Formats: sequence, structure tokens, C-alpha cells
Amino acid sequence: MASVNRHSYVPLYLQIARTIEQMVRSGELQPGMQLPSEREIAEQFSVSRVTARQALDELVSGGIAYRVQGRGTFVAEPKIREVSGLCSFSDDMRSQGLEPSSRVLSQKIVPPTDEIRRKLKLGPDDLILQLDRVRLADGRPVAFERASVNIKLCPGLENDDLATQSLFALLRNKYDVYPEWAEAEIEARGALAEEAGLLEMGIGQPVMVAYRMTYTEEFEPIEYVISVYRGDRFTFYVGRQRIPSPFEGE
Amino acid sequence: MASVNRHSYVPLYLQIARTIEQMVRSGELQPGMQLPSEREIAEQFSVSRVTARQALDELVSGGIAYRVQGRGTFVAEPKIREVSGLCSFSDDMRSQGLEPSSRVLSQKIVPPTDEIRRKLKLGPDDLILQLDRVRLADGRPVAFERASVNIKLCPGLENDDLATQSLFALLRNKYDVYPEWAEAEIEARGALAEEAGLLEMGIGQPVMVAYRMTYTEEFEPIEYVISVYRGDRFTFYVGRQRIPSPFEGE
DNA sequence: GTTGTCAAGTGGTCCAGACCACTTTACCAG
DNA sequence: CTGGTAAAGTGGTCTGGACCACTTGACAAC
Repeated sequence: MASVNRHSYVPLYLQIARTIEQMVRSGELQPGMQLPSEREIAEQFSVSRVTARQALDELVSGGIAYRVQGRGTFVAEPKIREVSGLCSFSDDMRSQGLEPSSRVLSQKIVPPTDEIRRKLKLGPDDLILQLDRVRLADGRPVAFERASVNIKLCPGLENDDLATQSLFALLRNKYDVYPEWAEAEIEARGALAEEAGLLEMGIGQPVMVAYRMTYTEEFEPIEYVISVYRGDRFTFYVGRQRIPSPFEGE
Repeated sequence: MASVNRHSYVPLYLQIARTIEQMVRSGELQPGMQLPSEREIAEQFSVSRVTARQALDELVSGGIAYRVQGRGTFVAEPKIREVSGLCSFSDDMRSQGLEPSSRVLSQKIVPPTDEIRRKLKLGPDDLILQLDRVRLADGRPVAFERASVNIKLCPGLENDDLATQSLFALLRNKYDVYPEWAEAEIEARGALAEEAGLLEMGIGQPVMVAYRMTYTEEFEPIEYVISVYRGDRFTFYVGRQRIPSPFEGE
């Protein structure tokens, strides 16, 4: 360690953070072990303490390290796995070693329902792309998805091939639309007849239903998705989170 | 605004952040509106720009605001609701206007299974407190919970009353144990006979099962909880999250 | 009108220092 | 041996600058 490229476009604090992250990933630094102190990092990389601290901030906010005042900064326990269910189905499956694919059931421009119009903040005459897909992992159906996409952000999407490529990848690469935020609610219920047929399961068998909104950096609604997952073939991971503290007065 | 107490124990940046947060909550600042720039805040509160920036950092990491380089900092869209399912059942229910209560089925010191021993990082002779509870909202059963608590952190907990008070509250107030981190996986399945009986529902009716680990600040395992929620009476909220970007090289 | 340029304003990064709050450890006095 | 204390080391907060990257809008040149 102890080396940093002053002429790179990558900020110093990121270079340092990545260097340390690499040491954690490689196992050189084990969970619970103490990281170099801010002052040590500053000296070893020849940067100010502010920059060293910013590097550690990066690791802390990424859940890779945690601080204890008066003692030091330490390597955090590894997460069970990365956030799941919020981002791309494709990435999700691949990270679990499964091969994702899709069967497009319908892909057409339609007027939105009032609820969707409200959720996507559309005007009275705006249309949406309604995309119905069955998502498969290693060829077996896992989920049925109905995505309502704000077509204003990606005119022409109705003619793109969404069976073989990820919607997110297409949005990013072709339409310069970058999904940055997502939130979702999840509930469980029995499979309806139509869902059961598509997912090759029995009616009333348990499914998980996720209602997800996706936004750009600036909270422009991109899509609203209702996903119906087979209960026996999918697990949601709710990422490691800070537990909110009870109120503290001054 | 424009006032800050230099003699408070509350850091300046937090005072500023809370002042602005209050303006957002009160509706004085609407979603999408621009916040004062870092330099403006620095001037108005008579602090350095670093401190002003730190205040905005606080709002950004809390999901209350977001930045756009070159344009400014803006008020974020309000979240659907706060994180749910990860923290205290009691707080969760109350935040939805329901009155939480518990029925303790069993509360005893037992040797852990191998899986629990591993998850809680216990030694071969360590014991756990196994706490089985039915959780109710407005008197109606919503969930069955089996908590395996690392009793080393809270000796004597087996004799405390857990029907009327929150486990987290007890840990914090009586045992000085502060749950700070949690992560969970969620799946859906049909209710087993025992669960169905406790939750007053039919066997095979959909339930959501959450497997949750709770840790202290320093990732000491506090408890491992398996919660079985009635599908028709509970919805998980997966907090608003940043979508991970695809890899960017230098 | 269109296009290009430039200035102003924003957040992003960085520096060299300062003092405070907290934890740990070593050591000394009892 | 016990208990208190002081020192060293840690992260936490804060200052007052500096320059860069990016966006926007006004304005001049075409």
C-alpha cells in the first residue's frame, strides 16, 4: 500500500478506499481487525487527514468498516449478500450463480390506470409502456413481472428486444436513463389463477408480491413494477441496515 | 434560520441539519425545491463551508436531500414509510397506528442448535434465551416470533417481563446493549400446522418468514429471530435504497 | 435564428492545521 | 493488590482557505 496516483481522474480518497477495500476482499484484513488510523493513512498515502478520513467514510457508508470513537476503525462482518429484489432481476440471479432469462408476454404502449398515472407523475394524456414478462432462472420460471415504464424517458423502447437484455442495461446504454433509487413493499399471498399458470405452480400456493418504484437521481419516476415471485424459489434480502435510535434530546 | 448555539453539546453541523430537516418536515421546503447552497449556509450560520457541507451530508445520507453537481442540493421525495420489519415490532406497529402487544409462549434458557451457535458465534457450552412470542396488533395475531438471544449480553433476561415491554427497549435500558445493525432474508411459504394455530389462520395459507440477525455497533451478535407473519396482515417495506451502479473503471 | 463562448454559481476534492471526547494502557500512590 | 491518574492514541468536530468539474444563462458572433 502507501501509493496513490496524483494525476488520475479518480479522487485520492476513492483510490485509498479501493485499496483498503481490496485488502478486505482479499482476506488480508479480516472482520474485526483494526484498520490503520486516519493519521496513519494520511501519512502513508501522503494526503491530509481530511482525505484519509473521507476514504474511511467511503468504507463505512459502504458497510465495509465501522468506527468506534477512541478505539479505531475496524473491518465489518461481511454481509449475507448484496441488496436483492430492488435492482435488476438479471444481476440478482447471476450473483447467485443462476442464468437469468425472460419470456416477454406483451410489450405495448397503453394509457395508464389512474393509480399508475399518479405514481409515475404523468399528465392526463401521457402513455406508458406496459411490459409483462416471465422471469426465469436456469430455465425455470421464478417470477411474473408487470412493469409500467414512463415512456417519455425512453421513446422507442416498445420496439427494443427485452427478452435477452436487461431493462436497466438498455435504459442506461441506449436512453441515458440511470436508475438510481428504488423502494419497495413486499407482501405474501396465494397465487391467482393466471399467475399460477405462468409460474407453473398451483393456485393459492404462496407467492411474494413486490411493489417497486424506480427513480432517477433526481426522483423522476422511471417505472412502477409489480413482481410476483414463487415463494419456493426466491428469497428477498433486506440489506444490512442501521437500526434507528430512539429519540435523543440535546 | 441563521442561528446556531456555539455552547451546545450538539455539533454545529447537526444543529444545522436538524434546522433544515425541520423546514422540510413542516412543508416550508417542498420536494424538488432547492436548498440553500453550501456557501449560503456557511454564511448564514456563520460556520465554515466544510461544516455546512457536513450538515448537508447528514441530510443526504438520511435520504432527505440529494445533490446534483453544478446545480445544487434539493429536497428529496418523501419515503413511502420508514424501514420496517428490521427493527422493533412494537415501533413498527405503532408507526402504522396499531397498538402492539405480545403473548409469551415460552421464555427459557436452553442450549442452542448448531446453526444458532454458529450464527451467534457462541462457544460450545454457551446457552441462549429462547423466546417464543405471538405478536398482536390491536389484539389480532399478526406474527409468531422465535428469538434466540445471546444471554451473555443480558444475564437475567429470562426473568424479565417481555409481554408488555419491547425487547429492544429492555436491552437498551436495563442491559446497556444497543442493537445497531440488522439484516434479514424474507421468503414466503404456507403456514405449518403449529403456526396456523397460533396465528388463527388456515394451514397452508401464505405467510412471510423473516430470518433476522441483530448486532451491536461492533457486530457482536445479539439475537437471531425467525418471524412468521400472516401474509394478509403484514407488509414489508424495503427502505429506499441506492441502486448499485455497474462497474466503472478509471 | 443559431451557435459558440464566457462568467457566475453550484457541488467535489483537497490541504494544514487545531482542539475536543473518548478509550486504553501504563504507572504510581495508597 | 487496588484504585486513581496521566499519557498516548483514536475518532469527532471545526476553521478558512484553495482549485476543479459541471451546469446554467447571458451575450456576442455568425
